[in-house]
Amino acid sequence: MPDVKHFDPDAVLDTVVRLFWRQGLATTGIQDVVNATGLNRSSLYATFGGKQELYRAALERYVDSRSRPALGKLEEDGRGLPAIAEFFTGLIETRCTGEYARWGCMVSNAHAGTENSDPEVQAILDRQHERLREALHTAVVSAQRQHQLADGTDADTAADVLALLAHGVNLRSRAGADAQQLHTTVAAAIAAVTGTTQA
Amino acid sequence: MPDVKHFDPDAVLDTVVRLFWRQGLATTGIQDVVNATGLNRSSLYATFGGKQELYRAALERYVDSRSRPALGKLEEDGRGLPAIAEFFTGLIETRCTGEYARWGCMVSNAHAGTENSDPEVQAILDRQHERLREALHTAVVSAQRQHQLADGTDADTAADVLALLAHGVNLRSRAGADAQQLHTTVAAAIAAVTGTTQA
DNA sequence: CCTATCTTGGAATGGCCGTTTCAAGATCTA
DNA sequence: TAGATCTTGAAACGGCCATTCCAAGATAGG
Repeated sequence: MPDVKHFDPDAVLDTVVRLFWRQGLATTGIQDVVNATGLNRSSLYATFGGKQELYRAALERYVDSRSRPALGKLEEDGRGLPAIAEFFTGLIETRCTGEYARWGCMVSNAHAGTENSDPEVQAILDRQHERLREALHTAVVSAQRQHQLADGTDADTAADVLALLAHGVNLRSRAGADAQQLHTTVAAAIAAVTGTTQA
Repeated sequence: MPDVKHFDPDAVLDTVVRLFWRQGLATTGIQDVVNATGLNRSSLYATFGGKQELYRAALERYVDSRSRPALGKLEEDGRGLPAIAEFFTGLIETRCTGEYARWGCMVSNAHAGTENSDPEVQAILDRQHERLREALHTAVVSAQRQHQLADGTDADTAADVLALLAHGVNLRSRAGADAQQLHTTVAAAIAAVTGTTQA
């Protein structure tokens, strides 16, 4: 007998993601959310709870709809080195051009802000960093099996280095770093960390 | 004939740095500054101007009193590889232990937040990133001159990679990353990027 | 000591914050 | 169609925001 929602919560969450991604938690007001979604305050609070819970939901949706697909692609791409290179190429393009240029990564941004004072957010950040490491690890091992790596390369530390590098890319891209230079730097890093020589 | 200030602006600024460093711009209120410094609102505004100008002053002081000394030490340390290793060791210790543990780097934090929407802040961030690259570049060249590097290592890209890596360290340390693991990862990265083999 | 000049304390400013409340509207079952 | 149940709109809440104002206090030159 009840009434039914007059909107699609997931679509709304996509809009909210964009707000928090670009502006962060503290700088984004509920009024901004109301303006951007067209929703009413009542509907917002009834559906998502308060601001903090809304941010958590948005962060989780960002991870699910943006980060994880990219990591999944990397993990299932068995080509080894080319897969890693392509992952970073796509990352840099996303960070530097198009709609999301200079937005950085919502996860990286959350690392640096006050967002991570919420233990639940902190847990999401750690989990996602772990996923990033695992995906890179899988790709490095894949490269290793195809003898694309120098002997003695440790897959674990190589993945760790590349994961930290990704955070660096995310950070600097938000400050408007030059895409071409990022490409060059990342290519050199991949070559170095895998013990291969650069083109 | 005028009255004179009843406090030391630089000492006050040091306290303000700690606030903005840990909490960021948006999350830190003027009231927090008043509480932490013991200063009055009037004195604050008369001395530093508004909140934004206070943040800028604090960021510049952070750079001058914390970042630049470390970079200067790196730049003047002519030992090459050991200098680079020591720089990162000190960085990780600062980020993970003691008073500033889990505070990250105020410059890295500003990258990811809304702080960088101020063009003047943005300029400070770019300048400081450039300084980081230059200092690392100097150290890499120094290593090169002492034949500590593999032939064909490009000093420019090596420095770029290490600079991005430093940002990654700063970011992850704020999320409570394990110091030991960071040390291991960084050591591997230095070894890789310089073409040397790891211990 | 007097007074011009700056500093200081503390209250007051308007505005925006996240959140709540509640009546009016919409929906689906029976 | 009657009515129970949820959603929606709009106003209102207390509280905190950055900032300003002004009277009272402190200083140093004349």
